Amino acid sequence: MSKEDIGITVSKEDDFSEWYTQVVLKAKLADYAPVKGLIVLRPDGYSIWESLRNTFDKKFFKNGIRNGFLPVLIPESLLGKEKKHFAGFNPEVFWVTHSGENEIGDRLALRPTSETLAYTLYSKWIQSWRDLPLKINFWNTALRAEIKATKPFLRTSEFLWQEGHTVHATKEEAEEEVMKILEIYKNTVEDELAIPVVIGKKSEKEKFVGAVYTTTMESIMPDGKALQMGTSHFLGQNFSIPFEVKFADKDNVEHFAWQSSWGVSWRLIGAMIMIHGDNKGLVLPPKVAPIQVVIVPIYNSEETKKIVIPKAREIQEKLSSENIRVHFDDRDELTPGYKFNDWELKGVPIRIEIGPKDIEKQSMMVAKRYNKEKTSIQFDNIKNIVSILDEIQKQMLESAKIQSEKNTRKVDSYSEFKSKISDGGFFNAYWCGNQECEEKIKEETSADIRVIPFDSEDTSGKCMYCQKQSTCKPVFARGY
RNA sequence: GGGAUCGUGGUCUAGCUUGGUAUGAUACUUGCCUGGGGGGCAAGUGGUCGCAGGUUCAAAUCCUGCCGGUCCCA
Repeated sequence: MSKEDIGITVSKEDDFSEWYTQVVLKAKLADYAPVKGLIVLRPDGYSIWESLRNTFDKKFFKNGIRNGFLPVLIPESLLGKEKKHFAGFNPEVFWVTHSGENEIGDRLALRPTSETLAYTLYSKWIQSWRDLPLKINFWNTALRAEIKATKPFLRTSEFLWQEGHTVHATKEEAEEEVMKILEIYKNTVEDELAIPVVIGKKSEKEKFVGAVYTTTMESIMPDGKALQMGTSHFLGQNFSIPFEVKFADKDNVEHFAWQSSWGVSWRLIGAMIMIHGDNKGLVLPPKVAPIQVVIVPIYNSEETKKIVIPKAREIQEKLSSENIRVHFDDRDELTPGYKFNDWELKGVPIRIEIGPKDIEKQSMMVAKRYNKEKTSIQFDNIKNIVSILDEIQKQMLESAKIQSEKNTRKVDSYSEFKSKISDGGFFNAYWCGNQECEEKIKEETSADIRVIPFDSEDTSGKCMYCQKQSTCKPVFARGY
């Protein structure tokens, strides 16, 4: 193996797909499981998920949401209670048909999503207006048999996610919840993962099967394809009626409740890899990085080693006391050069080099992963590392925003759209609101309506497909 | 759903056409030298050739089925 064959061997620009897979595997985030479409998370990958989970949990809790646990098996009779919902999920359900040697009469689904199971329970738990609102979130996995080619984090037959299920006395309150959650999703993804998103509604065609409407956040990836980053659904009474989730109101009249459900998955990790990674490998935003700062000591003799190591340990202690997640790479058998490349592949936001030359000057070299800048910082100014990490986090979001804007275009005519769609990107274009046009566009260009941004109701234009008066201006794109 | 392609020590790979004890690099272990961008020398460990059948005196190699990966098209 030559030097060029170590690390990532293709460039992000030339072969995006291969680049992505290599980053996932070589940065040791995940590996393939022995079953088609399933992956295994390794600690560096799982840490990112844990970090996101902690952030979401804090925000959910503030919003009065608590966590629960649901089992993975759902009887077919339950899953089929809401007909559209069932029809939508049925093609990709894994079925458990046997327990040991015995065939199971009412076969069991490995949950593709838990609405039906949760609401069966909810109907038992809710009787009075005093029981509302009921807001529970579940951290678990969902299983959907993928026919399409799978890709770690982006499309797998089992994925980690959270699914929240809330029940409210009024329509207004449920809709408010849908929006609150979408807001939490948006600010978490932007603040933690440094990924800009566009929020809005899904079209009727693209909404969650069984929902009244679906709100979504969408991002554009560097290869020009759109990725759905999370959805928050207003379920209305579509589930509360078949599942009899009802309550006696203050006037002692029984009402069906109003519901919301919402989820984000480890897809967010995939998006983070694609958006920020480069030809050296992963680039982690500081807030979710399992290791934020790595210290690489440099020495060329036993004597210098004796000076360098204690100083490096001291720096480690100081950073640690500033609540920075710091790692001291004391592997003696590897050269500094090897370590630099290794930590760059893993995406650690800041690398500190400390060697004899630095100690003479009472300083250390600080290298930023995301822009490869190297600066010397005095030992006395070590607390600056905290603000440098903040700075990196902000700048990563800024540059992601610039990328995203570059990938967003306005088009006036369908011919213009057709000629540009293969370049990828988000396209803002007028639409009449008619599903036929939406389907034709999908058929002819394989692009669909990713999101209809809020406040994009717009009757000032003409549908790019049929030329009738527009109702809104959605974002069209080819998606993952 | 349709098509193409791949699977050989941890990783990458030669060998396969024309069947005969599996090649090289890297990684790993030990020792010495090294050390500011993927170090050097020496010795050593490590392989059910994806799985299961079949053909054959003999299969990594030929045949069939399955499993898994990747890409393209719908």
